[in-house]
Amino acid sequence: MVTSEQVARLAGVSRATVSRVLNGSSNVSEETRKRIYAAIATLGYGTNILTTGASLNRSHTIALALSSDDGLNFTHLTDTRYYFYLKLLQYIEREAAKERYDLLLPPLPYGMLAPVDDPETTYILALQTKHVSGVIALALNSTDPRIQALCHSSIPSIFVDSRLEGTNTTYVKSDYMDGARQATEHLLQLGHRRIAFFPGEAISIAGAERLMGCQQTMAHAGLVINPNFIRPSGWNLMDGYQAAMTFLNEHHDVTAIVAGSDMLALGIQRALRKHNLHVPEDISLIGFDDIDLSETNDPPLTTIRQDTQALSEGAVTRLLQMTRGEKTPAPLIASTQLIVRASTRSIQK
Amino acid sequence: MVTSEQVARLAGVSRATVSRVLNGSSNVSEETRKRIYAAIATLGYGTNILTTGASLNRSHTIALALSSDDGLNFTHLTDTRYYFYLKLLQYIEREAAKERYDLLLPPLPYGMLAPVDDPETTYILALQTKHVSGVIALALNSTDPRIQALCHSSIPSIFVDSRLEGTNTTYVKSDYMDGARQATEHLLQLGHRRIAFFPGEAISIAGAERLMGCQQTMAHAGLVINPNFIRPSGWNLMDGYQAAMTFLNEHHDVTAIVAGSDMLALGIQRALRKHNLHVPEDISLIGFDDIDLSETNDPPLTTIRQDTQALSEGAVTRLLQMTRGEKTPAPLIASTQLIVRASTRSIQK
DNA sequence: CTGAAAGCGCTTACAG
DNA sequence: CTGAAAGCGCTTACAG
Repeated sequence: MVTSEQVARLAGVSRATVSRVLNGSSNVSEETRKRIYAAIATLGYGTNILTTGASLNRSHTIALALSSDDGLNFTHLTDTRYYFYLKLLQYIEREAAKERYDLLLPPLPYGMLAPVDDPETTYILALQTKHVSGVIALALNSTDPRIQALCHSSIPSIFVDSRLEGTNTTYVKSDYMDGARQATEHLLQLGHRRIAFFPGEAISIAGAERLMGCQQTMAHAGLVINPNFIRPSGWNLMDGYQAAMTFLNEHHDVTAIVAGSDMLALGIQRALRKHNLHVPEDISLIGFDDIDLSETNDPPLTTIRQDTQALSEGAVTRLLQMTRGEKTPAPLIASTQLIVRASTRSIQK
Repeated sequence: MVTSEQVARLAGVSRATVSRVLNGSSNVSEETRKRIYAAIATLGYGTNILTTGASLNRSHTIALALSSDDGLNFTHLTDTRYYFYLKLLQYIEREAAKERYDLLLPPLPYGMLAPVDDPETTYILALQTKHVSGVIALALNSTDPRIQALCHSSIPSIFVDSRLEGTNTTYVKSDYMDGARQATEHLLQLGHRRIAFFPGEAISIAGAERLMGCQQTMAHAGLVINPNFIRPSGWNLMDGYQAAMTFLNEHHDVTAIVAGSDMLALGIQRALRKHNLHVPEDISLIGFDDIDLSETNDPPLTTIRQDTQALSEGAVTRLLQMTRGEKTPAPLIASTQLIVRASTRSIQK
């Protein structure tokens, strides 16, 4: 391991000066700066981030908080319901990398021989002892007490698909209401009137807002929704499948279905197939999210695209602002976009 | 932030002693040990891992190396072809957590103002400056020069689905040959003779070994495979779909298909559906991996299960052995298991 | 069984 | 513009 000491010696300066050029201080003469660069190059020097962190008490690391039944870790991320979040994670990684931050998978508490009793304090302590710069929470179960603790702690945090705010907490989400409005209006314009809604988890922000957007749009059009046509469920593909099977077994006669997510739509389509109903010939189907499976689906799925890029950039940017001590940024409500593909069609044809 | 200094003061001992009990040294009297525990509990102390790392020059962190076109990062992990690896990642995380190691998403090089020219050196340097304990490489493209560099470096590394070995490198994989044998024999026992093989990427270890297992088994049974019945492709669902569409357009008359992965099988099934062929009535279909989508598929997919638990435990265990300086462990070849579900059936019915 | 001291490699006031 | 010095909080020989 080559150290800054060696670089300094080779360049004929002190370690302090090496450190200065590494950190972009302006107070270094162009001439010595060059000498130092040269020394770095020939020696193949890289800053030891462990000791840098020790000196500065920061890790340049963003922790991820992911919801799961047994804590806040990576487990269950392959559940079909999290497919969209996985994509978001990619983008977040890219954005973090631009700023030279590493992503840390949710740390388990350790280094604590005598952990405090309550899990929330333990969680915060784990975050603190690792000196994470902040945390981005995805796909979380907001009933988890650790979430509340995080929100009230001094650790900067960003919540995705939530509405938690606090001194060092803000959130980032898509405009679900408007997305649902676009989906519903699209079907209305195609002449559909008997529409079923499978909003996903009606108690979640995502599900609740999407459903509300649909309802408002229907109301605006002077239409009332048959309560039987609203079918909440979980977010997994099979949840959609089962909800749709139940629905179809009751012989409901609809011409279109709005799904709370693309994954749900895939499950619903499977149920339709079981009932020998074809998309879009017999029933139009529209999803939400625009995951990559939607484009390759048969037929390609009409959906509401979330702006993954804006969401992830917004999340990282806001987090780093808080890290720098700037005042807590306002939430980001990203706009959505209707992507018309082949799973919806006009009713009169 | 409460420090060990404060704990020491409260317990009436020196920092050295606090450090000793924290690190499980035996040379501490039971009495002072208790006092220190008490102090830790009342103060809510957690070890500062940044400074611990600085002192010890280790990070207790395992870096992940993930293949992608543009480097070794998280990107593309949502590709359908990586679905199985995602599941593996969960298990690896769990195993790492048991040993109190954190998982670091692949670090981009930073802290290097004057990066060395070649990317492989840069990559190794990034790993070194972050003092990662080791790296686990998943789903990698073995042509990446960084992989070779990693293999030749002193950083302990584990490769999944590879055969790279070195001083500080070993690998972990399933017994693909035997898995393919089980799959083929299963079909043979059901009376199938005209069987098509979609092995995935024939140049990859996973694809090549699976294909070879099939071929050997057929040969053992005294059967020759029509070369037209071997259809390599990529690993994505759509790759399977397209390969199968091409195959079916040529009107090949087979009664069963062995797919190189479950994801491929799902794509193949989609193509069959397009051709109005039903599984298993018209064609038996068997996959590989046993991802969770297989069980919920319609019909539930017969497949060869990989032992995810054994693979991930084997990977982490081996990595930590190397970290401790033990001699490079032997590779792990995990056994596979035939899971019979509803996508295969006897030919005479 | 325990403490005083040196060291991990870096950064940042403080002087000049 | 540059260096000497102190500090980040921990760990581990070295003594006793």
